[in-house]
Amino acid sequence: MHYDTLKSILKAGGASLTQPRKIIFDLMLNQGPQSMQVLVRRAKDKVDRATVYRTIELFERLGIVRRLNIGWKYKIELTDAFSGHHHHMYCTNCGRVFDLPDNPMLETMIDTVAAKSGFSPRGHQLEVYGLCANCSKA
Amino acid sequence: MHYDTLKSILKAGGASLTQPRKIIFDLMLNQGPQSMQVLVRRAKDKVDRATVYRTIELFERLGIVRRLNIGWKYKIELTDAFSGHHHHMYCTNCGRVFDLPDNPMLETMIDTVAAKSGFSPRGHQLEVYGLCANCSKA
DNA sequence: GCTGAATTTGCAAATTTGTCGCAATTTAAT
DNA sequence: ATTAAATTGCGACAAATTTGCAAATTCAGC
Repeated sequence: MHYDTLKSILKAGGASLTQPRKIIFDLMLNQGPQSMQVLVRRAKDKVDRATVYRTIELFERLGIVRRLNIGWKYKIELTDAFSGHHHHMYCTNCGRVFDLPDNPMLETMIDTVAAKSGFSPRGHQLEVYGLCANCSKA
Repeated sequence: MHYDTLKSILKAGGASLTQPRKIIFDLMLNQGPQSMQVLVRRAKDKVDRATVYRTIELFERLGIVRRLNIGWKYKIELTDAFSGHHHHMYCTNCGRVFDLPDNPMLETMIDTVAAKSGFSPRGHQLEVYGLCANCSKA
């Protein structure tokens, strides 16, 4: 079922697929980028606060989630392996987050520019901020 | 002297150039991106923790510094006005931060892609992570 | 399916991070 | 120099994150 990929990543990392980890993974699947605060609140009654933190740390180390900077505090979301590669546009007026339209050429160019000085890029994060279509009108 | 630009920005914002603000500005000039934790520690004995936070908040509001997501926690650095527009490459092995080589075409393309869906971009942040030239060899 | 070793969890306490009110000090403009 | 306004430092807080440890869960091998 839908924990197969998760399970194999955990096993490869020497960790096991536990009840709390399933719950947190599901919370990540069903919601977009979310803050720790929100994730902890959503997991409340099922998973202890400390376990949420420990799990996210583990998930990040194994490349299951990543943290990104949207607005002031960081948020967590599933990595490309689960949600597809994408970037974000953050509306500084209404606070909503949108996906940046796909553009393979842009992706390539980012890695190319980075490689110019001998760096070996393994990934990147891009956040555009400004006004969304709606807020631009007002 | 070298506080001229800083002073005029502060004055334009209705704030004054004080001793603590000079100290913090200098700490930003001499170091690259740094975490609040480190900045607070470096300013210790000269500037109170609360003042560091208040100052960074002011500096951010006036566009003197910005915060960015490198590694785990956010970091602070001087804005483009002081350090020129640039992005970062973060080496996940040694933890060092490098500037991404300038590339005007990349900058343009980012805004263009964002504008595609009606978004009005006003800025962006890009972070590439991977291995630096040095760590690639090992 | 059961069993033991190893991992993981929940709980409570500690630490860290960021904020706030207010009296004392510093700044800037006369 | 003088003074009003802005700013600082100093607790004291509130919120976020981490840690130690005993109890519970997972998993591999029977």
